[in-house]
Amino acid sequence: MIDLKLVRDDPDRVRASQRARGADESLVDALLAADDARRAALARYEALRAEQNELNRQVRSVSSDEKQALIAKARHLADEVKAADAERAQAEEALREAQTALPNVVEDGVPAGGEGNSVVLDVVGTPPQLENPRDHVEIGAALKAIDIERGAKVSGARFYFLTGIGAQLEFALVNLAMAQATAAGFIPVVAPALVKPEIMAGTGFLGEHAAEVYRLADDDLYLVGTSEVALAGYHANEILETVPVRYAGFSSCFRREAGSYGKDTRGIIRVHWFDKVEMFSYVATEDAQDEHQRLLAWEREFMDKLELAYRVVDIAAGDLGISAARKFDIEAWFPSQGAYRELTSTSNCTTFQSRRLNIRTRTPAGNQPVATLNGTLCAVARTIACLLDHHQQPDGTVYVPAALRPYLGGREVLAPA
RNA sequence: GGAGGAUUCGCCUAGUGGCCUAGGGCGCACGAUUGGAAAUCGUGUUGGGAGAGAUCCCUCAGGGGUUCAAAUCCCCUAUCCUCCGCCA
Repeated sequence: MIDLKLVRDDPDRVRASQRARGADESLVDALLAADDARRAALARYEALRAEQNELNRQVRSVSSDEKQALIAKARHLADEVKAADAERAQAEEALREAQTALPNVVEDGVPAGGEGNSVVLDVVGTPPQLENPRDHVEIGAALKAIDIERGAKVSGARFYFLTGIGAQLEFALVNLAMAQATAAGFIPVVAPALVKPEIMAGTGFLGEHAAEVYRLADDDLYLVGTSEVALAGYHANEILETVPVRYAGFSSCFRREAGSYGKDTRGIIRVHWFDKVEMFSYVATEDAQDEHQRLLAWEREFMDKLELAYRVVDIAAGDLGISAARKFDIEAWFPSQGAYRELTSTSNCTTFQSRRLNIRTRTPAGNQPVATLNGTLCAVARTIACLLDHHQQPDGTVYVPAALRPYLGGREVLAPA
């Protein structure tokens, strides 16, 4: 939910943000009009209520003769109050709609425009030079690490089994990620993968991404696409005594991938289900941009541990989700594709989520909404795909990065049995 | 899934239609007392919104209803507890 005060104080900045996103500027004026209407309706209601409260106070203290006359008067006033209350409720609903129609205001410096306008901020490492590289599907099959055929047999397209060294790789990556996060002060969390509608809506995933989300209609629950959802909901309706608070959440993630037909159909790069370790921070608003840089730094640290060549991308405004004010992706090199592909993503959602979820912290200026930020530490399936692809050797084995070895029984290479 | 019970301020609790503009205790904050502290005493202490301010409105799990008037009566929902059933 957008900061109403910001829209009132600086509507031009919000209009500029809408322009950068390629979104509708007139929504800003619609919101201002809705807010004016709400304020007027609220003032009318409050005045009538004050009058009614005063009248009822009199009824209490007056003798029975006068009482009947007062009650008759109060009865009339009660009808007016009821009507004013209905108008107020309607105006508030209209405001809420106008307010949720607007996406977050983008941060200064975000490239304007769509997907093609994103800016590469940094390129790290040297992509390995390989002749006729195999992709992770071939390598995974040879290592008996990824079983895509049986995944399809059991669950359908875009499902997989991790077996043998593949399953061990998952636990190794999760443990490495959790160890790094814990050392950095994150509280490790295992989070539920099913959440209530209001939590899903509060994190902004029921707007434009609604088609991406699995819903259990019988139980009115949603399967999360990221543990960001549960970690944001964790402190819903709470006042945090101290910030920053940082969580590293592990959960399964589920995505319908509607509208991605034909994209990454091969392998486990784009799947309906995967496990992920996600960083999530609650910070003071003035600290949000710094925290965003810290999250990015921790993501880079993890990439470095995996000894991957990657680049950092500043995502253009039109490609941001509605909750994000800014987003940085890390794309790692996939030799078989000859391309960088997204492995992690970190977003600064400022107070967009915390307003809807009612998460605040104490400040000298009173209780204020906190900023929330999230960042992928390790999306397991895609990371395994990248590791196999990136670290394949000409002899058919796969090199194990040094940082991962302690979690794989000291193994330095993965070789077919 | 079935049957009961519960939900009031950070915590514990009082409260069966108007004296609740929610009382008390604990905790917390500030002050007095003290050489300093404990103890004691006093004051303050749910949260949100509007306003320069005095104030005003909303808030007794959430939503709806009855009434001139609801923490209190009625309906629905959520959560927790106990028992039964099922179960890793």
